[in-house]
Amino acid sequence: MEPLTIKDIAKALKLSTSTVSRALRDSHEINPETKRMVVEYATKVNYRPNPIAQGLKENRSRAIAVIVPEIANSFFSEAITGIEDVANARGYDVVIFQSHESYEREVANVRNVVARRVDGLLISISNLTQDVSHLSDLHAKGFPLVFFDRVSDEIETYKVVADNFSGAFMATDHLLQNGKKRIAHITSAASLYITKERLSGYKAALEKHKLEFDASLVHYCAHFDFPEMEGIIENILRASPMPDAIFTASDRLALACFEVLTRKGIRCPEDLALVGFTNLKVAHLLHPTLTTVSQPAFEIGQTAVELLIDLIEKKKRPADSFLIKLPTELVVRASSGF
Amino acid sequence: MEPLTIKDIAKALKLSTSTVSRALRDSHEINPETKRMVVEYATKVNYRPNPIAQGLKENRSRAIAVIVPEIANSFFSEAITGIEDVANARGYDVVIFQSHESYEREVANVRNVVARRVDGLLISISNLTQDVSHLSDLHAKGFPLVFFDRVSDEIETYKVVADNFSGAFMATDHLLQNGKKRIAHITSAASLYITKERLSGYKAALEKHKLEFDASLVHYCAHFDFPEMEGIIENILRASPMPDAIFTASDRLALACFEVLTRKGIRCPEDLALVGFTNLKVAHLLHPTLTTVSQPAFEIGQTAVELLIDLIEKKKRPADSFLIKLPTELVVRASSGF
DNA sequence: AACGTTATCGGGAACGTTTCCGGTGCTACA
DNA sequence: TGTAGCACCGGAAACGTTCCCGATAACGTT
Repeated sequence: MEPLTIKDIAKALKLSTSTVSRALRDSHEINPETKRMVVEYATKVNYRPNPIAQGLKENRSRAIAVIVPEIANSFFSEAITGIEDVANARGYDVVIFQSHESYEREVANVRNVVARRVDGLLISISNLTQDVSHLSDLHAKGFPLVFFDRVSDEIETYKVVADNFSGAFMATDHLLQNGKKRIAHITSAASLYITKERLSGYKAALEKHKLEFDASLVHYCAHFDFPEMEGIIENILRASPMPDAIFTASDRLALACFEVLTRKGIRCPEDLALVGFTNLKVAHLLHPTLTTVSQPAFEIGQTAVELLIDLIEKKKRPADSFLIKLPTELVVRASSGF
Repeated sequence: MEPLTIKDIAKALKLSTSTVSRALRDSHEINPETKRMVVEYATKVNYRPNPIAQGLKENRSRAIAVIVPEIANSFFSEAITGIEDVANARGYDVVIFQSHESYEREVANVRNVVARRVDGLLISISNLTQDVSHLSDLHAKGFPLVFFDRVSDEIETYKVVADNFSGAFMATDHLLQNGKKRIAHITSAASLYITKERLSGYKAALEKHKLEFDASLVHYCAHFDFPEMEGIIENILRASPMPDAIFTASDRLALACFEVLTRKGIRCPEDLALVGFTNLKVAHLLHPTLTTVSQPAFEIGQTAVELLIDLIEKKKRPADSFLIKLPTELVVRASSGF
């Protein structure tokens, strides 16, 4: 019952290993009768080819790696579900790594990934990653690489993101149409592409309503922790004139924001309206229920991995553009005030 | 710059591959001088052994598999973080599969796992899994196997769980001490070990308060969807006398419960108090904030994978007991009424 | 002087698979 | 009748590593 090999089949059927191998791979130069016999016997004894030996021979592992900042973040876990779905369907395993928003861990992960000889890498870079040379090296060597969500604009490969610009535009526009006059924007690391995109959307909405952009209303938050957010909120409260709304650029920021506000006894949306950028499953159970921009996390994962596997298997795409944007949607609830 | 092998090093240094291999593995039968030279050269050219070749030779993959119902469930994603942490530290990769609460997918996953020749399996079985023969077969063959959270009591191997009994006891006791008289219990599949344990804790608390157990107050909920939960809640509301509290046996159940209650306009905790069983990160942001039993998800993952790797590496433990219980904690908030 | 020991290294097989190359027969065609 | 072509199959090398076995030299022991 132990490791059953092609050799055992050959012995049992009095054939050579080459014939068995070819029969199993449905080669044309094998007698249909022999082929039938081999396949029949193989299924009978429940033969499974050893993927390690195949990997050694074909110089591939049939596994792809995914590096995300945090798996416990529902956006990423949903994206991973999408990734796993199509990867498994196409015969690949998914190996997951977390950078925990640390540049050093991300670099270590990438090193690990190449040492493991995975066939490709799907990555959403960490908040603190400025230098992407660990990735551009890989890409330069022709290693299959696809970004999703947290992409880098320095590397010319496929990137799958939500339509951050229009999401941010809708969110800001929504607040302005509800009569808000002064909107603060709390966002993540300035170096990230998505941060820039969301900022542009925010600015565009201001412009539409003929409001001037005030840079002092934009706060960058890298670590997501309570003290940092508390400082930012206090800063916002002290601003003059005081903002009447906040647009946060991520789910975790919205939650942190919520926490500080409730702890400080600031009423939302009466004192300060709030719109997030997330697809949090519990957004409708929060108090107040959270108005937010939903991202198609599952589809982002699916699309990214499709592209990656096409890259691995050299099924070249027309590649008119490396940037794929998936639509976002504004979900209006209570926190934005209506 | 491409695949650099031990052979290249041997050629460059005019040595045999065996010598290089031994030098790199720090064998005693290699001249310290030669050893130094080899190691120096290897680090210079950034040599990384091919894990696939090693795996073929040693008949192992240095990877472990994890099968969970749903990665987007925060309990599991946190447990996986714990798993990944120590697995990577001990030189193993983690390959993740989801059963999506489907028995068929779980069986398919297990098949995939053995075909992939991973070194061990960590599993939290699906809600709908009754027959565990796909796992007992593995275990009978000596395949390293460890359960966590959703364990099976039919297989004699390590199982790592939270202390479900005392968690359920604390939750129920808390409600009773707050003056509740009639507590419904919504729980998951009756076949699960954790379900039984939590039910026992619930019963024990009733007993402590000299209340009789009423089987009609226990509802099993397998699919977690809205219609099913709606039916259960309506059933509870019709019961006579009507219950004044609900104790749910999982995080997802508590959320579904919350949703139905708010949609029906039933006030919580005034009309119906609620205690969950979860470690949801947003529990304190819900409305009302959720009283719950917290489980050490991260530590459960860590402990389970430690045991698994010990099993793989034959570091036998005293094994006084196969069941490891980690402490749970009652977190009192608003939903239980105070 | 003959032999055992030790330190150091190389040759080559093996892991399970794929694939190149070659070798049978057999048919068909000139 | 010779040979080209085809259908079918086996031998063996190769992927990168580990490890058993053996080889050599130097040295100490009797």
